[in-house]
Amino acid sequence: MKATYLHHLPEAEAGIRATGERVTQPRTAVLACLLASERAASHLDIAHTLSSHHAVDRVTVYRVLEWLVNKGLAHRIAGDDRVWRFMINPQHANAKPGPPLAHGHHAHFTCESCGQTICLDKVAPALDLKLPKGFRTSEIDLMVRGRCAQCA
Amino acid sequence: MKATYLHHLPEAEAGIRATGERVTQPRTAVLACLLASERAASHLDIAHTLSSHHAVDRVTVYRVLEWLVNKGLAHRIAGDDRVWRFMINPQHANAKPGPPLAHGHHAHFTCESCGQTICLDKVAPALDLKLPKGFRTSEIDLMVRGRCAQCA
DNA sequence: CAGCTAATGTAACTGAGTTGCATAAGCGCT
DNA sequence: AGCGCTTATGCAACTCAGTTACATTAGCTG
Repeated sequence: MKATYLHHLPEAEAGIRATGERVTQPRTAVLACLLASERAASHLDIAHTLSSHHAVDRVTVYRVLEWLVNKGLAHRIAGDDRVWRFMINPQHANAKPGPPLAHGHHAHFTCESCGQTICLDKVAPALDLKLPKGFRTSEIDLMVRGRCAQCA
Repeated sequence: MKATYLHHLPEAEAGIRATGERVTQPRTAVLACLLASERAASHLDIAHTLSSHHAVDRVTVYRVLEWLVNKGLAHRIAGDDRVWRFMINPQHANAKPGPPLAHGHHAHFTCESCGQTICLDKVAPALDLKLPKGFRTSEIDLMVRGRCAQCA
């Protein structure tokens, strides 16, 4: 989450441009920020990271994040502290156009000690869900709580 | 969520008494409310349900809910709307003393249309999680989003 | 570079959940 | 039953993430 997000500005700009919508400073900066982050970043994390190099209003950060989620460039995760955290969607990194989230299968890990949240893309859980009659699934979120390597 | 929670007052009282802590009106009423509810209930749902028969302060409802979670009588679920929802733990219904949540495996379903959240206890997902080295799991939450029978 | 549209900045607001403190209710003991 | 200690409750004021309204500014198109 250091200022290394600056390196990702060109990639971020390309990502925004690919949506066909306006390429603005805040959008580029926020997306670069997400690209630079290994872990799920809260609004505050992002606002703080940006503060040194980009003067972006907090409301704009909220709006940009929502926009990124709507465009399928990022997704958000509900934390235990009632704070949204955000991550880039992997397909964006590869710059593949494909459908944003055809059949969402997120898996995340949150450390109960330090609070960091990471993505577990590898997991393809073989779920045999038995929903009540008439219920239909559109998305599955898996949240694993525990302790990360540093905090173990 | 109607006033039928009154029928569960005796059972609720027994449940509270079993903890060895003080049996109070608010605790009994809130627990009865959870016992009566098929689906996950928010603080607001509970406060509203109680309002007709018990004058319980909203702060007390918050505190009682937290207390019930700590005592292992209930658990809480993070919704997409930043609101906590609560459900009785099944082992309480059976009045078995056993460990509150030895190895938590919650599975919930939320309807994207009407917002109701229910429990999917039946699901025993065969997960082969591959966490990064040194990471340890303590609890797994599965959240399924989709449409319920009424909203399908 | 002119003009339209959409995004940004600012400030004020919402609503869930929390905290501090005085009062009231449980419970054990006699 | 009633006394007294402990703990929970009620109340008011607060915090903090996220939202809304509206005036201003910046992207894009021609």
